[in-house]
Amino acid sequence: MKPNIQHVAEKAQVSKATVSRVLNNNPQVKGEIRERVLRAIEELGYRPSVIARNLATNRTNNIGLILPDITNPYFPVLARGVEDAARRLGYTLYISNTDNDPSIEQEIIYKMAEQQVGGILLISSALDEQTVNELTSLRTPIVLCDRLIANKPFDAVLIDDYKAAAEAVGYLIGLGHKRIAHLAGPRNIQSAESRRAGYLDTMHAAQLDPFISVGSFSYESGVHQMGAVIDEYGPTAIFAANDLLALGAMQEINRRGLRVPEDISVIGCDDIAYCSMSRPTLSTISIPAYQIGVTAVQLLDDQIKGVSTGSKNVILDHRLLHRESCSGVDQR
Amino acid sequence: MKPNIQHVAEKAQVSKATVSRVLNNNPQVKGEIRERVLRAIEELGYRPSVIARNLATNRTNNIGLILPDITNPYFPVLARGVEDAARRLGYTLYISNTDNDPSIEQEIIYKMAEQQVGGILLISSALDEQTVNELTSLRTPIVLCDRLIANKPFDAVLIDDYKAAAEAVGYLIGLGHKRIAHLAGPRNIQSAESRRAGYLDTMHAAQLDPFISVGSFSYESGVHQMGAVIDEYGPTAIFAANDLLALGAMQEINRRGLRVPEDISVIGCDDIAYCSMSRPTLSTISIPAYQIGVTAVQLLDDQIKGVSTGSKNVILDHRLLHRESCSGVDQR
DNA sequence: ATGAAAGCGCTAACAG
DNA sequence: CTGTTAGCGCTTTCAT
Repeated sequence: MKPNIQHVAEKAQVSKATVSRVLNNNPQVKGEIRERVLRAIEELGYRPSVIARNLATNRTNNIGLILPDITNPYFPVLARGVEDAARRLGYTLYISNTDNDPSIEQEIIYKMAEQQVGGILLISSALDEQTVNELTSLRTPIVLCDRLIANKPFDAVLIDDYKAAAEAVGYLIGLGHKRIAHLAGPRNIQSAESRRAGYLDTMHAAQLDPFISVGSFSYESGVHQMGAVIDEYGPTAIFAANDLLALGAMQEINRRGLRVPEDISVIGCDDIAYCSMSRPTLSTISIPAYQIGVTAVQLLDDQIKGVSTGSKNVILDHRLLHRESCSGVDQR
Repeated sequence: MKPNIQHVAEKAQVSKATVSRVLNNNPQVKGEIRERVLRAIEELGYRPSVIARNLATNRTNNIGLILPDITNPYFPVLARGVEDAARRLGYTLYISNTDNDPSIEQEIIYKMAEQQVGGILLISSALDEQTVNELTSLRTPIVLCDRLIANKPFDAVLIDDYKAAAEAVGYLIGLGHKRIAHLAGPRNIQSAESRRAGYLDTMHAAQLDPFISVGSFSYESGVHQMGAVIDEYGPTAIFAANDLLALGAMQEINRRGLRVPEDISVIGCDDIAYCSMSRPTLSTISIPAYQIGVTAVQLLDDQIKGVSTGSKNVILDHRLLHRESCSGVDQR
């Protein structure tokens, strides 16, 4: 039979309360007694019941990570950051996928709240006020990663997507490109929208004619969109909203007998591992995914422990990575 | 204040027990009363406390997935299979990384057992009897994925690694290759050992001189090992224990001015998404990772529900995928 | 510094 | 079919 706190108490000839105190490192237990309890615990092989503790304290040491799709190579890196940081702080981690579907997202949020998670890390696919209201009514600590929601005051860790996109497009323009198309992500994703805006504004500022193709952040979508972009626009350069799209685009460009970067330059966003394995290697905006995960957990921990000083957005630095997939337009 | 079961009972003018019954879909509650309770629940916005239920029943609806590294593109696919199946069955999913370190693995197993998970899905890096003993002493349902432990009778879902390796090497031999090197995985990983054995036996059976380089299942390791293999062995073909190694090998082959497959053929194992994006595309052994995840959850669910009929190993089919990275040796 | 006792919110016999 | 009554194993006042 599995021993409980009562058994330990009897064996050590103390009360349950005292056992509980040494379990929780309460300093006001005298050395000798503490020793006795510890020995009893040892001899019985006693392990406190997390479940019972949860009920008594009405909280858990679990946190949840809700993300679009762990199968997209960007997210595992972020998830590793989260897991490593969470484990260091003694949290156990739930992970769930939404497939960028706001209704699934909501369902999962409720499920996690129901599990009494201490807090939630959310990479959201929802932009609307309603989601915000439901989220706040949960009264569960929340930290947003990568994507804001309706500019509402949740803690968040992200990069400056607008600026990143502007830099990427500016880089292409600096290379002499004039026909630069954008492979955009889904319209319900905030970071995708910011990148899109950064693209558009930069194109307009340079008096260039923009062209946007909307897709779904996947490799297949990149392949498919790229075909249409070539047919309808005839670009010399592509700014893709993420690397998977960029990789798909490169694939289609090659399939048509065109070359990267000689015929069409391509730049992506995220800096997933494949970027440096592909041929040519893919220039991109590097996002510190691991660090985002780590930072988000810290913010969440602050909220949970109640040391949080008002909501804050942490903007981490991105970096434009020059690899082989972009070249000057006059090299053609 | 958050309503509890007592509040609902009062509002509906019934006992807590009755409320509990409708909560658990106990059919023996009369229609009219059930309606009343449901209405009360609705009006109060009552949500049962999972924590309290866990304590009362002494079990949770959580299961844990313990894997080497979610950052290796093979595992997210398996994890998606697990998550989708788990969600369908009403389980919430913990995920944790071991980095193939047996001591971390053990620590995580204990942590999860402590969380009173209903069961554990384990991709283990441990081969020894001791691990087995500790695992069985936990009395927590366990299903192994991909990798067995000391051939002990745990439920497991995997492929026939030995046979897969033999097929891959046989394929290379059929292409006319004689100098076929193997980039092997860590020695503490059962699947890696089986693949290694499959390679060795097939080489010996064909009277060929084998060459093995041991690494760590990573792209960087592939790059590094490949250099040594070229210098020390001079292969015309490579069988890598996983795709990341194969991709790294291709990278190094190219860096040295050699070509795949003209100078050296390469075949991997796993069939991660990137295999069909690379240039040349990578021939490999396809492993049904998603299906492994789904199947493993089903077995675990059976164990948890107690309908399990003795321990069983489910062997799923692999498939040799012919892509561009292998060619006949006489084409050189 | 330690103990006694009252819960935390739910489930599960057992009665009726 | 519904209610009564004990717990589940721990934490946490409140005394001592």
